[in-house]
Amino acid sequence: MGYNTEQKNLIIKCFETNKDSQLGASDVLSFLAANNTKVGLATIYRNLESLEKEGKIKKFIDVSGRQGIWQYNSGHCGQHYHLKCFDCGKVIHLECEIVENLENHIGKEHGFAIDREKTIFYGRCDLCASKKC
Amino acid sequence: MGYNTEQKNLIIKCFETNKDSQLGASDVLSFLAANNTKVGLATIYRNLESLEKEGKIKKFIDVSGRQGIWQYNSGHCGQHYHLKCFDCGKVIHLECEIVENLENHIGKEHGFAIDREKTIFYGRCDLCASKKC
DNA sequence: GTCCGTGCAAAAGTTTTGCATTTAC
DNA sequence: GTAAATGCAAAACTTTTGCACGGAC
Repeated sequence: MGYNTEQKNLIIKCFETNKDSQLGASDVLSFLAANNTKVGLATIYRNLESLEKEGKIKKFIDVSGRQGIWQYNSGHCGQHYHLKCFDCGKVIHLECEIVENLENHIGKEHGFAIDREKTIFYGRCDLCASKKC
Repeated sequence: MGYNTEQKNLIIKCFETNKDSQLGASDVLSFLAANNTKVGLATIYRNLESLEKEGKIKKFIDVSGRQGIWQYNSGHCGQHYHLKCFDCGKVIHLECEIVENLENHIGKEHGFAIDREKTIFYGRCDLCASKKC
């Protein structure tokens, strides 16, 4: 588990405070700066990696493909899917039995085992959709 | 649609010849080099962008999250989902009515409009799953 | 005191941009 | 002839790495 350093704790707190957001390394830096603290970017990346290994946070693939994003792992997020809104960035946790059917069907009929952890549904939430019109 | 340049045609041909592969910009460069042709990387990126807008190719996100990859668009890909295998990189085109149910349900019950074009299911195909065990 | 973690700067890799030149029409 | 596309080099961005220093235990 490694040492218990101040920097590591600051980064963990950052994710705990933003449980519903997906943060890139630079987002963590900004959050820390807003709280008048600073951790080097290299250290942030090194901690993101070890926190992911410890299971405290989870890495996603951002739609832009240009940066990694991580999110606090509430422990049951492996059991459902995430819906991410293009416009506001909000992440909806989809806890619904319909996904079981989907996975079973795709597993049996299409020969593919979906990884819930890594799959994100992209789209637009009702709130943002109504704003647009 | 822009001008009809030799460079653009070379790039299109590259994707037509590799219909089932996902190519990064540097892969395109290599392919062209193997055919004794050369197009500048900047031009490749500019063409990838315009070809994507024209709908000739489709952009994916590499599993590593570190580079963009594009694939020849067979023309109906906007209508279904893509399942991408972590191990071999293969993309399965999911043409199945189950997705209609899924979208309707998530739209009505969870207030979220999924964008099929941008959503990729990550996981493992049966072939790779069997290799692992 | 010994390791591990950190910070800084440099490097690496992908993608974008500025600008002069060439090409398509 | 005009507007757009290209090539090159430089810049931008994210992420990784090397190395000396400082902190955890």
